[in-house]
Amino acid sequence: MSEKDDFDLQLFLPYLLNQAAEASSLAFNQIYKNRYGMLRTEWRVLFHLGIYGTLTAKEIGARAKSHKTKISRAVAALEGRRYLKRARRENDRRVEALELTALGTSVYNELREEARRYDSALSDQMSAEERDVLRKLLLRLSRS
Amino acid sequence: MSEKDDFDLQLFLPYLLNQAAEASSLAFNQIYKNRYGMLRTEWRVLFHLGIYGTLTAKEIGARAKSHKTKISRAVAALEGRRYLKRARRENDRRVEALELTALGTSVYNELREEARRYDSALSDQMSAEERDVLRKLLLRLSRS
DNA sequence: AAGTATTAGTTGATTTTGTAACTAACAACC
DNA sequence: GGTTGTTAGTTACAAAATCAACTAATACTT
Repeated sequence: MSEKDDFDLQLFLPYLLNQAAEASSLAFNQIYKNRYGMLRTEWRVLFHLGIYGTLTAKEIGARAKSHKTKISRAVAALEGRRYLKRARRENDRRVEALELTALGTSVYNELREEARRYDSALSDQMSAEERDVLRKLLLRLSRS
Repeated sequence: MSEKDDFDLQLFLPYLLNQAAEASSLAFNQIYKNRYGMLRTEWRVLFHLGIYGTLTAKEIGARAKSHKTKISRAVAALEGRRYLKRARRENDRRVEALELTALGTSVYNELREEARRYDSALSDQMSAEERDVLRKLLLRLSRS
């Protein structure tokens, strides 16, 4: 590729991680977007509630490392679609406990199965040990 | 963390990759953003030109897997900052050859050193073998 | 108990991205 | 050689993300 400089952008971790992240989530994006009209933050909120049951907006934001305005708008969108319901905490009325409705739960269950299939397809591209190393390192990088 | 569901979002590759990509590029983003007022696509274009010398907008888009409108705007911004110059190809006047100016090159050189340091700091979090496995798998995922 | 500070969440303005329609230059076909 | 199709790049408009200012509720402080 006739480089005039020996820096290898393809191996620069922040760039490489972004490329891999984008490429490997493209097809999954299409599923929640085209099939359910959801945005990225919306499926993340849906998944957090599906997995953990009940959370506040703040807790979701902390876990997903997303800004509260993004969460707020995603929650409003999911509520509009009747995927979740809010309940003010009586002991602290600033806080609202978020929980999936039956409809939201069924959508979550469908998407979770898609996610499982999708993840398997990606994992099939590597050996079990490679997959473990990859996950371990990605977790480490996520925390740093 | 009292899950009511056994799906592990933290291990779902598209999510994990995104979290790792975001976390591990955060501090580098600050450098090109705060120090040079550049956007993500802008430093990518700068790096491509720094590494390969002369490219067209289309070639950069293909390499970086970015849409042509993003490239077009990044090129206009870099040109406005006098980091690059354009030259119409005489044999095909639709195409413009892009090349860094002396100023652009010096900014590239500085940022490349930052990138090297930054990448080393990230790589120091893992063994040499782990780093190689990580890069290999990320490259594989980028292409799929 | 009043005043100040903090916290959870929302809203509005600005910036950035994505999508689609466009211009200009070239290619191919009849 | 004129019509049709394609390609490189730009522009205009819509969707989304970011940032700052805001409301409402609670906590601290004196």
